[in-house]
Amino acid sequence: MPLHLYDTATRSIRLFEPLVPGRVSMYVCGATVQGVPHIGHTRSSLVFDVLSRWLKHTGYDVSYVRNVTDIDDKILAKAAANGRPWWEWATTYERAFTDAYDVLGCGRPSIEPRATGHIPQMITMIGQLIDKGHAYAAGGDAYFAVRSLPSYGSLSGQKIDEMAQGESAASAKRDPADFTLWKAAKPGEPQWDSPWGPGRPGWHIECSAMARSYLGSAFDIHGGGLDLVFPHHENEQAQSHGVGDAFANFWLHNHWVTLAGEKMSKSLGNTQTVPAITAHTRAIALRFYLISAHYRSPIEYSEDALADSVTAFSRVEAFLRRVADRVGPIGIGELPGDFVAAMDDDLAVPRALAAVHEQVRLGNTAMAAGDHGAAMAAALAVRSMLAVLGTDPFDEQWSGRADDSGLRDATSALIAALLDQRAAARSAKDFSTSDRIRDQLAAAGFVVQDSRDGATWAVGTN
RNA sequence: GGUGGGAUGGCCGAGAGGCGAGGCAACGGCCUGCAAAGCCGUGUACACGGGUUCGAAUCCCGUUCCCACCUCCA
Repeated sequence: MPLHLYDTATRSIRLFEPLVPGRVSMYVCGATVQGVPHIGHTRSSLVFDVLSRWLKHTGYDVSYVRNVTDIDDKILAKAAANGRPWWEWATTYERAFTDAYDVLGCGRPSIEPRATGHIPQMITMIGQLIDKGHAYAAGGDAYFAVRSLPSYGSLSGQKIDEMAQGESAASAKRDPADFTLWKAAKPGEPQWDSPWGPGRPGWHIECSAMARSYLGSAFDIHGGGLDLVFPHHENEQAQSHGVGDAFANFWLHNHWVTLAGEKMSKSLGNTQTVPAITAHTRAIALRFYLISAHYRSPIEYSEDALADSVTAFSRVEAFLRRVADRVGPIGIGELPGDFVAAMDDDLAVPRALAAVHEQVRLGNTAMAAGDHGAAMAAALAVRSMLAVLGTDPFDEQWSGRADDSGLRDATSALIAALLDQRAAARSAKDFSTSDRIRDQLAAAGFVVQDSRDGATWAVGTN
């Protein structure tokens, strides 16, 4: 069964067929760069990274756009509160996000456009909306007239008249539900010239304009966090449909990371930042944990759950290293059918991981039986599956810089020498010596594992 | 008030009418000089109350509780 994806707009799982055969265009809402990212922020990036990898594996050429919102009220407010220029504040945290994405192995998008680099495109689009009667300028601002578009609300299932009146009616809006396209300049804030006077763009127009700039009037997938469905995505769709663009064919939304049942967010103060966790947990294992739940389910973060996941990943990794040690280098090959079926079924990563564990079990059984051929076949399958998920421990992105490899080889040789001594002691039944060597290695953080093929070692779990 | 998503065994986490996903933990066994690792086995879980059905964790009705969005949010 070919790839099927859940589409928020139709609330159903649909067959995925790209607009242009062989090519997939995807726009994902990235971060508003105002602070250090927590693991919740990275979920979106992780989900769409896995999707992107799966699409590429399937044979598609993928154009992946993930924007950076580098100007908004909070960035301006925080920069001002800290006495820093807004552009410096934005750049600082854009780098923090980039670092977090890199650490977690998220492949870089085709392009990461910044809002401030696309003001002319936004102004053009606002002008078109005004010409078509979907928007109006008032008091130096420009607003989108939501009642001018009968389909407004269809993405999120909202009805204009049933919505709580959130935004203040103090502005020049004709209808309280109208949203801002252009904000008139305020003293001390950055501003750009426009036909409606100096000012800066509203949040929603950024994405419509940038998606159109890079992907055209129609594209395959628009992604983002569940909380963006309304108002952000509803408004994006309204703007783009308003100028006559077909816009997104599929809307995908990831759920979030929760803590004690509540959404992880800065305002609740219940965040776990990426740097804080990677200080004690390997990034590859953190990634394994964060992708292990289905993307449309929340992940209930806890240290215990993370630790369990680290243990589970270590078992998978240990199997691969054992095979690599005793049998030989493991390549990348065919994926098991149940893995493919799971991934094609709306990215059912939990089922895909069950396929990984199944192969690990078969491989371990084969190793125990001395069947190196079967063990290698399982290892090949496991490594291939992990590669698609971005958690292949042999991928050089996880194995460190090339200059470290000499050190690893040296360590390996030293331990091998100790294990030889231990083997000699054991065959002479000198168990006090063999146990002393094992204890010394354990004290240094290495676990000795005996088997029918001799002893191997592993770095203690983490 | 409107809209959407949930409640699964000790824990995490899939599934969505009929063989107990998978992982972690625990216990027993095999293997081992002893361990570790690995493998095998062990759980009668689906918020509550009704109903439909030969059969329901899955469908229907009702109830309770939780979360999210409707204001910035991945």
